[in-house]
Amino acid sequence: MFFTINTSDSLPIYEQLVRQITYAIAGQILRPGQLLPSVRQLSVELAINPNTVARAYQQLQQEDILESLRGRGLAVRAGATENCRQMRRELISQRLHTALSEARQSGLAQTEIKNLVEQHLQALSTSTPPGDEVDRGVQ
Amino acid sequence: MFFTINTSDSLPIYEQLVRQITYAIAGQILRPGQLLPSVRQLSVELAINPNTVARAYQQLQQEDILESLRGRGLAVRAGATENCRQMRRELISQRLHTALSEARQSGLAQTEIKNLVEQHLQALSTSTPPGDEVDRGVQ
Amino acid sequence: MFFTINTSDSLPIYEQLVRQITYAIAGQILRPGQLLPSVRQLSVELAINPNTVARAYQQLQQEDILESLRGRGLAVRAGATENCRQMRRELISQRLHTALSEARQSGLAQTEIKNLVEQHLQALSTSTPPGDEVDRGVQ
Amino acid sequence: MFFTINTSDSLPIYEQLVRQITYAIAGQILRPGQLLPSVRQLSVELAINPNTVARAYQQLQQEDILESLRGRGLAVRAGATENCRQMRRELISQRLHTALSEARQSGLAQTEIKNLVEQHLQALSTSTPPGDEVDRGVQ
DNA sequence: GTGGTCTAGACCACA
DNA sequence: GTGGTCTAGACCACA
Repeated sequence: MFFTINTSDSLPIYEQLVRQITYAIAGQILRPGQLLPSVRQLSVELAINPNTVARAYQQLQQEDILESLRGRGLAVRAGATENCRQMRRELISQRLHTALSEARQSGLAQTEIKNLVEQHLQALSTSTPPGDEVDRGVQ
Repeated sequence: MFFTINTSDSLPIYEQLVRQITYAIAGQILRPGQLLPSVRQLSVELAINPNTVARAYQQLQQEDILESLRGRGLAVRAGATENCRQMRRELISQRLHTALSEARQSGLAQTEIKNLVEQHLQALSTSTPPGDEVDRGVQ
Repeated sequence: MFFTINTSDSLPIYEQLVRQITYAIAGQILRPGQLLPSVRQLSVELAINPNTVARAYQQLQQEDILESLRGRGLAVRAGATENCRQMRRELISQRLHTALSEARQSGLAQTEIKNLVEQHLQALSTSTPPGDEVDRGVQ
Repeated sequence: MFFTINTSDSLPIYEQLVRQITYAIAGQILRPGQLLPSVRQLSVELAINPNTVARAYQQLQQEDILESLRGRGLAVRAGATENCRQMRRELISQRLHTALSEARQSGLAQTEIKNLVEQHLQALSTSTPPGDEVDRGVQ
């Protein structure tokens, strides 16, 4: 599958997985009804412990994103696409808010902040295509 | 003092302190030579563990931002202002990078991202003045 | 046949089948000597795995409810009706005990518990006729 | 503390803990602001693995019942009492619904059902006081 | 001291 | 084959 784990990210592995799956559903790379890779399979692929995958899957179940088909595996739930889109929007928005608020609170000049944003947006639209690995660390 | 701790922020408290002190020096609210409040005093003021304050101070010493004046306490070092400005720029830039990269990697449409940024920048320039409490959580 | 499987019920599917067959025999909807649908047929009808049907049948054989008629299939045993009535009484009783015990143990006021019971008994006697789908989940 | 684990219960241990803590908060045996026993301590007391306790605590955090006080432990959240009361009512109600629905669906005569309920309610009000161990098994 | 994450591995129920 | 639970134990950040 198309997930990438970044061990040096401060986000726990299971959280990284949760997010990436959420984004995949939001972007209809994973669609309702579709089965996810099995816990064992994905753990081998990503070279992480099965429990860690299971924890991510478990959290997505609690959020009504995935449902368990007994004996068969875990599937994307019916209403999940819209759910995930909303979650995606919130997660992104929250991060932006955090970053921009701190920028402001730091006393950095407005023009400086705008420059930085422009600069990063530039880099964004020209450089790596979506899906490529990026540094998502927060520390 | 003028620091505000947000316990529900996912950033560790000592890290919040480190940042706020850095920003205060960058913004010349704290100037070279100026003494910081004692560990004890600040811990009481902020209602946090003295160890936590000590840890923040320690880190700032290691970064050559603060220096120990024997028997008198900790003071802002001579060259600190410029140092802190640079650190501030880097910290802010890093957060923006993180937020914008994840936005892109999530598959959210470019226009959507720009809208969100505009929206938050708007809110920034019109609303609360710097120094007010803001949500700085990353999780 | 007249069995209904609820995939989102926490009771295993084979157990749902065992119960429903037991109840059907207790209620003389299935009578001694009568043949049950073949594993294959029932699994198709209910859209479940043949192994699951087989497991239910197997359990009922072990409990002397069903017997194998060589080459013809599985039939309700001679004394089964009475057996099933007793099992039914026990199963129901056990559930009630579980539910009421937990209600008590939870610290919910006795009056509250009685109210809830009355409420549900009310709904029972006025609403849907037996055999309609109901939520039988325990979790 | 006052929690009891029943290993032969079909409910997973961590779920038993979640429920008992919920009930304790609903009954104001645990009050907002109060610290829970530490993961390690409770795991020793109940002779279960720390991870199992942690899992229960974690779930209660996700449900906004508990909050983490960094470095100090987990405390009952402000609004938790009302939350837990509602959850308690729902859990109990759901079980009763399940039990009574199945009773009806089984074809058992209404009078029989009422007798059973009366019988169990009797036993309830005369026998063990609340808090005593009871069999909560569902299988 | 506190909780949080992760690994390794066993065992079980279910289909 | 599938996921779910539990144990044992290591390691880390935080206060």
